[in-house]
Amino acid sequence: MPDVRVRFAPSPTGYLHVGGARTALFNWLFAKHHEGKFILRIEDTDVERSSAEMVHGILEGLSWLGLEWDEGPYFQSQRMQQYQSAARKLLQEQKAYACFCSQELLAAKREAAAKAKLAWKYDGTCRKLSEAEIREKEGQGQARAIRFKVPSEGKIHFEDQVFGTIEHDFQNIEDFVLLRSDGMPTYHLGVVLDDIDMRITHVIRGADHISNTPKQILLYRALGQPIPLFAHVPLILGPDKTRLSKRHGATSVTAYRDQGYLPEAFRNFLALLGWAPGDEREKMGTQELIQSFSLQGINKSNAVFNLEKLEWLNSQYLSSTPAAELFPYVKAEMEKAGLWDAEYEGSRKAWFLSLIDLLKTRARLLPDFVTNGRAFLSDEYEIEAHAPEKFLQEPSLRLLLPELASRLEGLPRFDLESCEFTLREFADEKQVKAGLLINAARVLLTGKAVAPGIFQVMHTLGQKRTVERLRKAF
RNA sequence: GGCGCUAUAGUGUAAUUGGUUAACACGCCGCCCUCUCAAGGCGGAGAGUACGGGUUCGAUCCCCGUUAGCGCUACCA
Repeated sequence: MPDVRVRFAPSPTGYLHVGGARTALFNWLFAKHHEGKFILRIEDTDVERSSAEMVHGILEGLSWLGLEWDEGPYFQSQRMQQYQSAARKLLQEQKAYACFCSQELLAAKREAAAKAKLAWKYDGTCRKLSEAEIREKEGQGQARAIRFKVPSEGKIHFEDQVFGTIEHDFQNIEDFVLLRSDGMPTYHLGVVLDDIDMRITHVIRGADHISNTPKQILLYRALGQPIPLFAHVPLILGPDKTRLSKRHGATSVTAYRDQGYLPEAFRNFLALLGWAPGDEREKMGTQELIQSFSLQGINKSNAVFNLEKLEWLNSQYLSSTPAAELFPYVKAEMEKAGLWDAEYEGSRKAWFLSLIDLLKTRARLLPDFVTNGRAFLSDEYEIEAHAPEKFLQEPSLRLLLPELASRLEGLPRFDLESCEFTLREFADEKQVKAGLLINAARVLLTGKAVAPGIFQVMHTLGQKRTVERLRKAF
């Protein structure tokens, strides 16, 4: 498939949401797979609702996901001439006509039809206007939109790469507006012209555009241009199977970044929503995703966003990513929590990396490094609510622990082996279970009932802190 | 209301051109490991493929209908 060119064309009327991100990802994967180009275009023809801030947010979201674009961003608002001249041409060729119906009138007609439970489509009032009538209205300076002339009879069908053959009757397609009375193009004119000019070969977009496609194909034909291939991807729904929205919590991709998801994990998760490689792989890296991606692997039914699986995937990435790669993320978290010290990327960097390795298999989200790592970085940590009653009940601990502390203090080398040997030997001597001491030590050393293996904790914490905390316990 | 699309365990996905005990993952339960938890390993419950008809020797897969969900039905995109 030579010269594949695809695009992601969000409108900046909102942030980059999960659905948009997934569409962008599929386009990006498709482009990479075919060594084609991924183009970014901002559809900002709705001046009322578009904003520069949203544009910024969208770019930020894409960058976070690592979806770099090869061309753009192009802005529709900067291509007004093209749209207007195309509309003029269509008008001259009688493929479109001027419509003087006011929006109020149209709205009233639509409402009346709805009330009478009748199907409504534009009734073609202005399609029947004579030359003279048009000139008269124009002379009066009446505002006019330009509508496309949809054939009154017949059918249109196209081969969707995901959904197969889609058929529509012209009877159900109204004479849609191409150019608004303020001279701005509508979505249909905009996309088609842009996709033509940008030589887009495959239009990969949300399934909510399926019903729009026939109109656009009609436009391609009227313009005498080749028609790209269409691939519509199923929508992503919330847990209640309604369209994903603010009601379902975070829907902007940057919100997931802020909650502590890794971009690789999020991207992997997104790829699996509505697509599968055809075999049973789930955790897939970028290259693997690119290699395996194909339009054939996209399925037709809507997908439900499963937060638990996202979290699981994130934990998988967290535990398998080398500490050095996790470092910048963890650093940012520690800074936010006020636990950062410049030494951690200087003289104590190796130690800090080992701490990351210690914590990462138990982390599900980035902030877990803070909650589980605090006791290693500071003496200001809380003792978890029910931890003492669970593991510090045994009265003999009061004597045992300080004595153990002294033994550990005397160790010439404070490593995993010597800590373990010392504690177990001590337990034998005192005829108590090692577990008793271990669990009690865990609460004292980390403030938690749940933490990594105790000897690793001791080793990472260091001799001084370990001894102090065991001693200071009671 | 009209038109379009979809329908496999709670969720995400598999199931060569119709022939499988309908598979895998998340989640849930249990066991192992073990100093707790996570990870890991092992096992279990959970769908007879929305429902009803056809076609066929045989349908998750093809056709029709019903139902449900979603989408479109704007001078939004």
